Amino acid sequence: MSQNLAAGDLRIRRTHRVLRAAMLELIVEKGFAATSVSDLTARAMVNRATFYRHYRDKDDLLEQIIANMLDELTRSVGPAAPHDTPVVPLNEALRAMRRVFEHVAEHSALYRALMGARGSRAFDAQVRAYVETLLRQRWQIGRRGRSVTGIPEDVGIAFSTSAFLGAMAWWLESGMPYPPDQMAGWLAGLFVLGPVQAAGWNVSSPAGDS
Amino acid sequence: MSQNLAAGDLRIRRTHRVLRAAMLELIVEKGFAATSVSDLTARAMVNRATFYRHYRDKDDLLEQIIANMLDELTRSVGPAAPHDTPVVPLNEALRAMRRVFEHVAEHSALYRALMGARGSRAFDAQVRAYVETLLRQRWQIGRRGRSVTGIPEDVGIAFSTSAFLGAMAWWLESGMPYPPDQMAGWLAGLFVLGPVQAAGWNVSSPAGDS
DNA sequence: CTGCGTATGCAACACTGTGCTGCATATCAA
DNA sequence: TTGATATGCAGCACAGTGTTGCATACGCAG
Repeated sequence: MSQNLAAGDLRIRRTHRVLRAAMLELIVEKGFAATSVSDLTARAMVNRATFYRHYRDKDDLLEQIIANMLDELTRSVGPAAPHDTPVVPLNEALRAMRRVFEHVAEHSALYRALMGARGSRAFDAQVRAYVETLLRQRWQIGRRGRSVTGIPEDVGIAFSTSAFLGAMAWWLESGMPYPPDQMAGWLAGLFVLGPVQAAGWNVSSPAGDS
Repeated sequence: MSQNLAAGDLRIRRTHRVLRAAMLELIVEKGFAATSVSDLTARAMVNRATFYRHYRDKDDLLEQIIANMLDELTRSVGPAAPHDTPVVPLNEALRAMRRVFEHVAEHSALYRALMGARGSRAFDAQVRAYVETLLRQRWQIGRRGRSVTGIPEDVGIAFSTSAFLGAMAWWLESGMPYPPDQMAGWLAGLFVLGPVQAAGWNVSSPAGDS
């Protein structure tokens, strides 16, 4: 309540700043689940009561951190297809993926900590919702009509969202062994050709016999 | 230690049974994170000290439940390609996917609770590792050589594993609106054709210009 | 620069949950 | 039936949570 009305107060901004920094540090060091409010306030050199005057609990704090992160990412990626010709939205999609990978690379320590085994489920949900939004926008643009195979859009979206995030999580946990451009290009190939063809399988019976 | 030597004791088996049942109930009711050891022992009508004589903590108990679940699933799916001809492993892969969906449908309440927002990260990791194993076996069988696009196998595996699990999670949280056969068939289509072609996109420039 | 408003620090409180313990008892297996 | 042992019970110290009242320091508008 009160912190919304006087959000410009230097003391409040300072408290927010040190608490967020402490959260990021501790997530990297010991994981989100193992981090307590006492840890946070000790690291931030802030009284524990002060924490509760600003956040409901540690999940609340993390939620706000993530929201800020995704706002920044949104500004970096930009709108879906501002002035691209509608016949080749794949180039724009490729560019958007590259932006995402570059953004993640800039905050790799945090993303690795939050997406790994010691991360947070709330983080997963928020990032997933964001990526799903990106995909859904481009899905609508690129379609030419009904799906040939009759696959519902929701299934394709869920499939693609998780596929993208899964590849990104692997990339992070593997120490980002390839540049963002290459990862984005590979993912574009996987999306267009499908993992089976992209990997060079022997596709003799396309399994459409059900 | 001791529970391994005398695992046939009726008292031990009973304790294990009621604690597992309590865990499943409470996960469905209030989620894994919100479930305490005290909740578990109260629901199971077992002394709290008894719990610690069998399990390190609640994660330990969940881990064993999941391991049993995946053992059952492994028996249901069977080996990768026992007597299938190597040119058409896609049929076997389709069958394996159908088996997985059927198994999940049988334990849908548990899987929904564990894969949803209130689930457990340890569960995710174990299931992911299992699905990754299934995929890797079939990956090696179906390949005819180097990937055409140069995509590393790990990227394709991470992509496909998450894609599969993401579609399955959507299916569960949507109340399983389609039968397992259909989901497996659609997923096969997404894997072979790729989500872009499967959804009926306008593929004029295949984004291979990077 | 001066006061007003308020964010913070401090100390304390009740509460929940965690691991662990020793001992008596009930139950199982031989 | 008898020995082995799993369980129940009561209790312990400890960590963390969420909240409160009061004094103080700080930021901001005038």
